[in-house]
Amino acid sequence: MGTITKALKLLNEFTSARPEIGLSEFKMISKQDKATVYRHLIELRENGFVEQNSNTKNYRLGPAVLRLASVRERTFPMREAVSKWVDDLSRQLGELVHLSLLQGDAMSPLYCADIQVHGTRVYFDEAELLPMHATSSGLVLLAFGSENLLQSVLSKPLKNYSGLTITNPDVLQDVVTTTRRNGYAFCDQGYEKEVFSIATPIYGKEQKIIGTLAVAVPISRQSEDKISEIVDALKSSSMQVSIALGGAIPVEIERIWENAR
Amino acid sequence: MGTITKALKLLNEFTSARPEIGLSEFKMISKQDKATVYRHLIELRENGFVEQNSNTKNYRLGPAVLRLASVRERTFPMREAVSKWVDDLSRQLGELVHLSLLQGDAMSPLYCADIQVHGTRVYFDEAELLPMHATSSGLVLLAFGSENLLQSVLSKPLKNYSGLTITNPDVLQDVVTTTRRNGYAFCDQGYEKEVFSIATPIYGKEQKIIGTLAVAVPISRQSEDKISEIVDALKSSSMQVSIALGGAIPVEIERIWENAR
DNA sequence: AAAATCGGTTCATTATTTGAACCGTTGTTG
DNA sequence: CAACAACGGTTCAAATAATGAACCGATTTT
Repeated sequence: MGTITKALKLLNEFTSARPEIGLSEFKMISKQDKATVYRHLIELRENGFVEQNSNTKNYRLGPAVLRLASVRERTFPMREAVSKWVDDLSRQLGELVHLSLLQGDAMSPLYCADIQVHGTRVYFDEAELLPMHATSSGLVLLAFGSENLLQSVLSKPLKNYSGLTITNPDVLQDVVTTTRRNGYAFCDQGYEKEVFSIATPIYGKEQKIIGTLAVAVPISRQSEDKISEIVDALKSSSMQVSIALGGAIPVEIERIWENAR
Repeated sequence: MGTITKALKLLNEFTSARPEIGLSEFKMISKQDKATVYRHLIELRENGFVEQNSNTKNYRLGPAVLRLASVRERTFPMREAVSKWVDDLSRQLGELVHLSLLQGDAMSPLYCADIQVHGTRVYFDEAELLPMHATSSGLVLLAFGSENLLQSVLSKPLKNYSGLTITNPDVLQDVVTTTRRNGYAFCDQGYEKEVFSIATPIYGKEQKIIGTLAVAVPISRQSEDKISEIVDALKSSSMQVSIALGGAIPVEIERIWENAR
């Protein structure tokens, strides 16, 4: 892992749940030497990517990221482009829908919509990195992404989030195989208790998977009919979104989806 | 300059005017070896900070910056905090107002407001890095920022943007001295022709300058009265904004401002 | 008051970054 | 159409920059 990657991974530790991180905490999280982490943070600070809380000396994300995001979205408005589809799907199903992107070996939500029509509601943090082995979106990426990614996830310990998370690599491998056969993934309370999720892949140019479209429902509303309604809607939407982003669902997957009907 | 800084500086090259950059172009801009630039870009790409246009192989900012900006603004909503003040000031003066932040040795707009009440209008790109020697905001930062920053700018060649830009270091030094005496800076068509701008400092915690508040007007609307109206409004607003951000205008500057009345 | 923890610093050792030269492809030009 | 230039990308020895154990002073905990 290069120096640059190590520094950028530090930035990835920030989430809305943990927006400020101290030096020692960073050392723990990143499993690197304190001096190394410190110097990386200093360099990030000098470039405005992090700044320090002057009272606590903790680090938080800096204003530089705001400008970059502004340029990105202004010149390549992917978030805006997908928002329409995600909003529509959420309205149609009456459930939380999110579109997440593969970023290296992590997965990051790009856009999330939730039409509040039911009493219970799934909590979803748009600014949190999602685990690969514990979400339906992650399973889709593992199933249809690169072999490297899958091996990398299988080789590391699988963190237990909910008590029902898949932590056995062999089981995970089986689930990935099932996902390949289905053309979509589901995940029963793997990340958060009481939440069931279903996901389909989004493809960009050159037959490469770039992200996933997913629906999350409280298990109280889960039923055979509901699931098949969601799966059908996801298939159709992920085809349209892929096309909108300049890609297309590979024919193999389209064929699987058609046969399932 | 460390490896991390070199890589981050690459990201800073992206603006809405130049959202995609090829390898050779990057080599030119960054004045580094092609192999070095290439490897840095690869590492940035692997972390989602840039992505490649699959047709042209050019690089553009990646989706990772979107998530980071989302975390930053969600947990530390500075942009939102200042927007109110900037909007008000723009409405009051009927001119373009922007608040920009110092990021290392660069200056980046954080928020910009323009109430379109006049026929002519100043063009302003919120996603562009601004030059220090050619804008009133930059002059303020040079005058009230660190000595290092000033020396660093004075030591490099001063790019001529408009034909009327200050390019002589001695002249720049004089203007900085004047700015220190006034407590605010003005700049006559230094960056863009036909645009006159005035700026005051914004201070954060610990008496440190963190940015500037500036008004830009077409020279056609420039007049003695207008300028003094703007200067008064800027002084008052930058005091309020500094306080809103947890800082305060240093007493020396307050005194200068009061004496000018 | 002793011990632990915090952010930050130092310097010899080490490992990663570096850049000149090179490769294959694409598009341009005499 | 052959020669050339410009592009993105790759290689490997040489050199520089990253590294981490130990240390520092200041707080906080015990």
